[in-house]
Amino acid sequence: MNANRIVAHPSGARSERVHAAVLTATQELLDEGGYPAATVDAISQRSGVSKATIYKHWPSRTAVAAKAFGQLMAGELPLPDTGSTRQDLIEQVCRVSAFYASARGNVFAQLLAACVDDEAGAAYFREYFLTGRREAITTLWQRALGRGDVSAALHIDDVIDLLFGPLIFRRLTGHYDLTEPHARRLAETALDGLLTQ
Amino acid sequence: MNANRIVAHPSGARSERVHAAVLTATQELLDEGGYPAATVDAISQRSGVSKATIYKHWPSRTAVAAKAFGQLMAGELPLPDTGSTRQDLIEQVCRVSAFYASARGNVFAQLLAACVDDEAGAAYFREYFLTGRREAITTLWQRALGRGDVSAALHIDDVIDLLFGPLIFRRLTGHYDLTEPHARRLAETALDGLLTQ
Amino acid sequence: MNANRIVAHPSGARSERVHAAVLTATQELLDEGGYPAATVDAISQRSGVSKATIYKHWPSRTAVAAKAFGQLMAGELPLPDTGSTRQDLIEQVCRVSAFYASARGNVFAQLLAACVDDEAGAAYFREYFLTGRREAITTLWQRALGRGDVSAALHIDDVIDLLFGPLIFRRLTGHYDLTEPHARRLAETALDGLLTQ
Amino acid sequence: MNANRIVAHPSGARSERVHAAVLTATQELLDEGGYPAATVDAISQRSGVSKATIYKHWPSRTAVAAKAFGQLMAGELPLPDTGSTRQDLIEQVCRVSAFYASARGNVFAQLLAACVDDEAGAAYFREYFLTGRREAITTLWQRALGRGDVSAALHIDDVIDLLFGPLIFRRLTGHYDLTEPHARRLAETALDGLLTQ
DNA sequence: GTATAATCGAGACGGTACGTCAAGTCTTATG
DNA sequence: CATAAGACTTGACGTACCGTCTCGATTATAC
Repeated sequence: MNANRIVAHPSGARSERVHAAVLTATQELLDEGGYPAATVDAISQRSGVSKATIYKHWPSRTAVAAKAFGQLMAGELPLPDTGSTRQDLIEQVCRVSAFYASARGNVFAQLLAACVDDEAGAAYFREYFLTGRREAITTLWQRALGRGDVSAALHIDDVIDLLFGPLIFRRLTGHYDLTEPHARRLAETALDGLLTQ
Repeated sequence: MNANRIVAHPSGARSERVHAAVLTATQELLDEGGYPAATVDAISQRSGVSKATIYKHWPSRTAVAAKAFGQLMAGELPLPDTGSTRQDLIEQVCRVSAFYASARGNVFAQLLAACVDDEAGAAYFREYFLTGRREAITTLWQRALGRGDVSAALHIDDVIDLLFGPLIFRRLTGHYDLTEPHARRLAETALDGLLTQ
Repeated sequence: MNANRIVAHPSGARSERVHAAVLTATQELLDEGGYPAATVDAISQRSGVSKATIYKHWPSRTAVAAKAFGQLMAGELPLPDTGSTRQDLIEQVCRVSAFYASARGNVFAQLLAACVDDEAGAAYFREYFLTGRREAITTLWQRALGRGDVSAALHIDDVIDLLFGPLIFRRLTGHYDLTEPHARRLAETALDGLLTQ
Repeated sequence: MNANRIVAHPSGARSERVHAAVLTATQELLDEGGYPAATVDAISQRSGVSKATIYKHWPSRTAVAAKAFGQLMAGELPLPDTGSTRQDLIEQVCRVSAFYASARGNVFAQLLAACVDDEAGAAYFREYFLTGRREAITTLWQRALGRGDVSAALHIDDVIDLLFGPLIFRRLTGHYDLTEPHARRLAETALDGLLTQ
């Protein structure tokens, strides 16, 4: 989604070297000191790529960080497959909760925050991180649909946001701990609904 | 919640004048240009209160803005009372969704973002805005409990986060529009649960 | 000189306690951290005398520090009396040079600097420190006159400034070390004159 | 002297524009309102050079002002050349005395004061102003040596400090007026020596 | 003894400048 | 022509200290 908003950038062999160097450097910085450490100067210095070049490839610092973070997280958070839709979903909520509570979860929150006033960066974040996560859950959901565990009338966007939106809310406001029992109970409540049937 | 974390501030008549002037100025700036416009220098200039004094009363710019915003929003978003728990909750989700889509909703998002790297500010945000919102929903929920519409086994924190967390998620990532039909459908999904009974 | 420029201050027993407390505190602070440490806030806190009261007794921070310093130095730098005018003067120049090179000499320089933009403070500095020093040298000079070692045609102000002005110059600009041999040679040159007779 | 203590600054065409603009603006401000008027913000605004850039080129406000002042004074205070060593020296002392009594002499005093707590600035002041003055006098002295008017045994540093240190002392403490007759008498006293031969 | 005026402690406050930081743009020279 | 190097502008940050101010408490002295 919104891939078209992402700026075209120079192509060719040199570009690829530049891309790789910048992203690697950014990933290291994000892991070492979070988003605040990944200043454009620091990225430039560590990667050996000049600031001007960085800004030729990405529209903003946030965009660089978002892409680097997306790459960093690719492959992390694999989907559970217990055979039970209920268990799979609960397990995934717990995993994501644990992720938000981790150091990288903190970077995630910082990135989300940075995107609030940087729509270009936000597009990168969606493109290189969020979309991937949503697709993973969609896969899981389709499995559930195949089994008839869930209603085809539900919208996947609602499902995803109901399951994971609360965790993000908690991560950002800090009003509730991101512990496993809390995550589990939350998932169960989401699955069962709030109203007495 | 966390009220004790918030630093005591000087009291007395002079302090109250300072407080009022700063908060009013901040509210105006937030309404005019959002959080980015509410710089400490701008607040100082408009309120006639010196920067140093502002920093004596609040730990950070975010804290000032959080309190000003909380005051600004007090009384807004009144609770619906249709007689039906289901309708009340759906209606409230729609109202909050509309709020997030508004200019002040944007300020809310900016504030949330600013709190990510400012724990002191976050404490203010919880104290002067978030807690109030949660209490309002709690009231609504207690009414539902009285009617037997909902199970006493549910935790109010889960309820609140399930209903409103998704909206915040959508506001922050921009992956889904905050329109009334979307909000309504989301609320209904939350109320009914994700799994086929 | 210029004593008349010095502001009148409250009198009585309470005032004396205030005076003593402030000056003692200031002296301690000057000795501990030099003029920069003797901020009015620090003096107020250590002395237990409120800032407003301090400003009722002295026109400026510099004035307080100047008087405190003068008191601190009273009795220091006693006059030599070797029986030889030449030796006495040389010795005194050496002593003053050593003083300028010391920690308190540094405070002296800071005070001199502070007086540049504070005429009220400068008046105090003259009154409570400089005048005393000049009078001491004058005494020495009168002894020399009595012995016929020096010409009555010379002006004591010229004598004093010729002997000690160069040291201050060196202290302030740092272009020449304030060591004993340098001081001695300087004094000898001053005594003998620059031109071949 | 001490040139090596002064930080290297960026070079190239852009740097030179920056240097020139900053120094010119500072000179104007010094002439208009003395050292207190030459705040870094004011220099930045008038020169069109940003504060950050100024701090990349100079270690402190004092350093900027010192260099600007040195440039401002270059060429001022030309050496007298009457043919008589005695007259030349007396004349020069009178000129310097008049300078100290002037508006720019006041700036000189302020600069000297500012250097007391800013060694980096002091290095600039020596480098760009004081050294030049000393060299001028040295030239005059060498002429005198060539004529045999003065003893080769004297040290030029002593000579300079004896002649001009007293003036600075008087300028700073204000205990004696910087008038022409006073300056003349002082110079004569220095030339002839304090002791009866 | 008490009234009343001078004096004081406490510390909030406005003001001014400081020196720092990082984002993003621009220039120059190199390969 | 894409890059490296890094100078540069911009705008805000949080801090420091001055000297003034307000208020209520504490004296000292006059009655």
